[in-house]
Amino acid sequence: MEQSDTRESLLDAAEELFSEHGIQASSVRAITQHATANLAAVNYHFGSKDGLVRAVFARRLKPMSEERLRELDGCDLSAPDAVEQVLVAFLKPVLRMAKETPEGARGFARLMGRAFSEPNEEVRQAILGELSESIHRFLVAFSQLLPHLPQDELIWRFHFVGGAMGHTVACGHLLERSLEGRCHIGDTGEVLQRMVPFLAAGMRAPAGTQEALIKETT
Amino acid sequence: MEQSDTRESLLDAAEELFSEHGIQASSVRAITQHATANLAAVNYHFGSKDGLVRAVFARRLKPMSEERLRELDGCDLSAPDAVEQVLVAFLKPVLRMAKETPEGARGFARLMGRAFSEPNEEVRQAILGELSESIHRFLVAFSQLLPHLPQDELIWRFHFVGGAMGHTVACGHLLERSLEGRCHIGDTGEVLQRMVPFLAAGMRAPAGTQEALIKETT
DNA sequence: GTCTATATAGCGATAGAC
DNA sequence: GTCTATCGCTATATAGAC
Repeated sequence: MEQSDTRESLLDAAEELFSEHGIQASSVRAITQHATANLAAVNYHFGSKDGLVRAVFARRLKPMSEERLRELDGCDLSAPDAVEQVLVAFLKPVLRMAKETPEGARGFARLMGRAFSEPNEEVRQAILGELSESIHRFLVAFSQLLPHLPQDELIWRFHFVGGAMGHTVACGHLLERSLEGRCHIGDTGEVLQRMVPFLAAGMRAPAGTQEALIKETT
Repeated sequence: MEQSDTRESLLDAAEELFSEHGIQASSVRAITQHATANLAAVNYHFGSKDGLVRAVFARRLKPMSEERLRELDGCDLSAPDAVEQVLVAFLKPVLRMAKETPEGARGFARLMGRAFSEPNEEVRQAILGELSESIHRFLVAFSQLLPHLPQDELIWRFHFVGGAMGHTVACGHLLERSLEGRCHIGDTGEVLQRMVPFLAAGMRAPAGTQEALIKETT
């Protein structure tokens, strides 16, 4: 029933090289070589390098979104720590992926953190399309938990959550350097322990109007 | 006293193309053409494409760090809103740059947001070196304001601040799309109004140990 | 489905005239 | 300091044998 061993090897090799050197910098030659496949295999299986890029993202994004929604369905939205629960539901699947992907924390998740800005427009749209449903579901959940917040404020805040998450997962090496090894980005529990209290407090903060502080913006 | 008009044109053109298409994807040919300079000019003025890349970052990073430290020195660390003040000192110079850079919010600041992961190791080190002093000064300020937080917790939180900032500045287009135009990433005051209450609440949050919530991490 | 060989194009960098 | 011309290399993609 297996379609092709080579196909999966190519996806694995591409994922690893993309996450390490970026998409542009990873040549089809390097990918096929790393997968011990023939140079022509990429074009045979994916049509083009762009097709391979799309396939690399598609393979991981759908299961990740499904896991997120499953976690979200398991949250008790009436609990006092519902905000924390929903944050964990959003973060855990990404952090788990950062751990499990072939080369660990520097794998697919790290690639994801960059994906919104790096690749070409076409690929970016494919990624956003795959994510939009689960993002919407989480926004609905947060708006139930924080009904006093205007919808726009909620969108900003969820955007900050995504930024902190993406940066952590994409630039964990910065953190490991700053902490001189006293952290492990692959340790889902530890990362959640750090992120969730910070982000939950941010989500719960009263919407701000400190005109005095910010008035001078020139 | 001006050294070379071409030199500045090349920096401007490179900055714009790098931020729009990425460093790797911007060829020396495209850069010189966009600057209406000769193909050989990059090698003459900067030695190599890598030299140009370093020069693009160096030109903006030093003034930005200096402005940050100036703003920090202007903060009243004994005020009740000292955390907010320090956050503004950290964020405002970047947001201002996002506004002023040639092509607006999609300019140098957007490039910065990606710079920690995208380019080659050498360039990354140059950027970090330019930033490390001001980062350290801000960590010291925060540790004075939040003496109850362990140093490691502080580093994690400051990392989240950087992530939210980088994502906002690098992926503002996501936000503008989500908000259907009801925001302007170039409006420093508006962005600070959204970011500072969220991040200040996160910085002030008690360090978390919700073992119950996060225990299951497989 | 996998291979070799190659077409076609673009790249960074440099030599040398002006 | 700016130009043209070009070297040497690598890229993606494909044609056609097996």
